[in-house]
Amino acid sequence: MPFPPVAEQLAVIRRGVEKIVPETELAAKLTKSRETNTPLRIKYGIDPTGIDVHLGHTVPLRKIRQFQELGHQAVIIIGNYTALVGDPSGRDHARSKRLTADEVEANAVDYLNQVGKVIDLSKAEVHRNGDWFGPMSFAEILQLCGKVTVAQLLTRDDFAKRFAAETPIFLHECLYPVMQAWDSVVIKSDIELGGTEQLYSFMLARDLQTAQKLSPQIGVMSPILVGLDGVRRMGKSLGNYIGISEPPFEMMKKFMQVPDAVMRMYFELLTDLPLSEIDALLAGHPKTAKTTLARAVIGQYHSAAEAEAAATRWQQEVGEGGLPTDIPTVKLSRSKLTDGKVGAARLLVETGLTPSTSDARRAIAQGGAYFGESKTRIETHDQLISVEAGLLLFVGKKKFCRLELTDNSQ
RNA sequence: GGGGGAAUUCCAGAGUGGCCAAAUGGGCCAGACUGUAAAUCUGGUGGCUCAGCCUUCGCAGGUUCGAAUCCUGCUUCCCCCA
Repeated sequence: MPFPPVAEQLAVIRRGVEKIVPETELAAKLTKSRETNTPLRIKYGIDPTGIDVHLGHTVPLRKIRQFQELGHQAVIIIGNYTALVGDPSGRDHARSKRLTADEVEANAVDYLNQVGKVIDLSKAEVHRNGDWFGPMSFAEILQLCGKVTVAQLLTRDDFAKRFAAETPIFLHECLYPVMQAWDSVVIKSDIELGGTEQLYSFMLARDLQTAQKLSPQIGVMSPILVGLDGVRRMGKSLGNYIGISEPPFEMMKKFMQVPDAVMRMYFELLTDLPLSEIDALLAGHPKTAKTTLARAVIGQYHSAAEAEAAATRWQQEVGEGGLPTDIPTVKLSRSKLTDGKVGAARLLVETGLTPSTSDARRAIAQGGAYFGESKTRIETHDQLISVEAGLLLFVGKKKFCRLELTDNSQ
């Protein structure tokens, strides 16, 4: 199985990558791999802490797939033991609940299911780092700890910051980067993928590998994908993500909300469109570029036809202000009506479109509530609405429902 | 072990006896404008039978005509010294 020329491989690898350290060694590794016809071992590790895989996660995953397509060996590490520590890099430091072994395993399976949409799992090695950390004796752990100094640990950015800020750093947290680095030794990685925040661990892995007389790995670091707000990293807790398991239309709506400024990043990191084509798109009307982006990405997780349908539907329902196609039905008892009518504010509450009467009044007062096929604006909170089966109600742009009348008194 | 500080409405953060449903900023919601992008402008952001009323300022009591504000106890968090 011949590998593509090194220059060609480098072009693929470099796309959308923020940093390669050390950059100079990469070509050498690729050359040697090609000469000896040996695939490089591409490591990627994750903690199975219950992940809804979103586009942010797909950035390094897509890079793995690219390596796979170049003929290299993907090695996925499920950090079932590192998960016991919890990533010290901050975001999740308050994670209080300890996952049980069963939960971790269930998460791992679920996770693999999801990443299978991006990488070719049939050609990837999957390891759990508990396989080698579990059987370690305390003596062996001490030996491992003897390879890293505290000063070394303190060069890690988040430890340094926490130390300076005098916030607690627990001893077991110090082991996190050490464990991650040791994974690289065990699986003999040539390249490790991850975000830029992984720099420290990647470098530590190089030290440990060198100490074990192994060829040190190269870190290929992706930039952090920003979320829908265009500022903060894409993440579940921030609610600014697009999940890869979401239905096409949901993804479409989210894509169209993305600020223009992040389109280039999304194109580069999330699609395979040639850079020249991306430039051309971005030079044109932003809306065209955005729909193209959305279709390209959605098509990776759903069929091209579904992506196309989602785009068309978006244009009709949102772009042109048409009626939504899937309007949820809400049951309303006739007993709530008087002479077939009911006050507007009451109606909005009964249908669950607004959580409280006060909220309903606000929505109406601000002109954000409408009813009927033609979206007639509701003028006052005590306006009586004639209710018939199938009546449409809207609050703002995102909340709407169709009424169904029932006879029971509930 | 000793000492000190803090807990306010989604978040941050004002407020130290009545003018407080509680400043300001962020977020979010609605409207205008648009490409449902950004920017901008306007209004809103506890509940209700809504020009009024009711329930909120860690928890439980107390003082007072009146408490987010004062007192007592409790809980939680943080810091400093050792």
